[in-house]
Amino acid sequence: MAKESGVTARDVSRHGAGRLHASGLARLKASGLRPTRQRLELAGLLFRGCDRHVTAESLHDEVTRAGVKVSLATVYNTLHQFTEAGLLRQVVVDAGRSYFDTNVGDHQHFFLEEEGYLIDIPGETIAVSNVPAPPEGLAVDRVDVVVRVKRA
Amino acid sequence: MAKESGVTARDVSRHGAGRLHASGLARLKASGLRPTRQRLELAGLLFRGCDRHVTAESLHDEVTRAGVKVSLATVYNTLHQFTEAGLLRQVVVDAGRSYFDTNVGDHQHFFLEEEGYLIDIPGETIAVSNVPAPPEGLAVDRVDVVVRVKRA
DNA sequence: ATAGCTGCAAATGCTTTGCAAGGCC
DNA sequence: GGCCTTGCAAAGCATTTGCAGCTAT
Repeated sequence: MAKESGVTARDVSRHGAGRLHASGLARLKASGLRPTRQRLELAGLLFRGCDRHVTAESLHDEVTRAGVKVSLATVYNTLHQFTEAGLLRQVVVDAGRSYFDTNVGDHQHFFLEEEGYLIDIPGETIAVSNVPAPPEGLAVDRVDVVVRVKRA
Repeated sequence: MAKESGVTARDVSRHGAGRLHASGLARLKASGLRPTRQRLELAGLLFRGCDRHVTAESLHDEVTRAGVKVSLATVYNTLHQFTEAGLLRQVVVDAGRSYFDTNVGDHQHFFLEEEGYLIDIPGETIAVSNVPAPPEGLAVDRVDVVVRVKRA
């Protein structure tokens, strides 16, 4: 029950504490992405200090509610650019809806299907053993674990 | 390299051997689904004896090539009905594309992203350990493992 | 015969491109 | 100032409903 607060704590320490608004700018520059107004705004929302799981739509709602005008398409483009730059990780849990995770480290997820809600599981926690060798000519790229949970 | 043929063998034994065209009818009746021409045709293609991974589009292509006229929407509907009836399992590996698996037993998957190709991993093979307790009020429903592989 | 379910056309909603405007060097 | 880039409108694609028709009883 106190387990998931451990996840959060881990990530706060990984990002450093507090408001890292500058971090958005730094991240963009380091990635060779131009620090446009929209990107800075989105980065500011995403990398505020703790891990976040967003969909294009949820992030668009958020940035709109913050009073900034950004089109949904731009949010999509930006999310993909951030992902390509290694700032985000795309999480596939639901066909027909893309989730993006600000925690790009090795970890897995709980997924509450009914509400479309993700919770991190630290990478060191879960262990997947006895993964068979992939068929000839193929190499393992990544192992994704999704623990689907329901309201009890 | 011979590993995946093991998977197939497992399923042949689970389904019984040879052409089980009748199996489609039996499955439909057991599920309370009316044995319509389209359903029988699709069931015939799906439950021929070995495990299959299909998308709505691939199955539609297949049934069309077989000379049967079925609309893509019907294929979607049928796949979902079969899934609800427990005859199929939906596999989420790719945002924006749904895969369906005729193997409804406990198992996991290799996924070759570049080609959209799935390979079964028997359930007894892989072990996931140390899954933390889900947050309060939630219960684990299923643990999905996707081993993403690439051409070496 | 008929009651209900099925199957498809049209619609829906998420996501991706084409082009005009904008920003950095 | 120039060139590449961005940001959004409009289009694209997989998927889902509403109604006419058919099927098993």
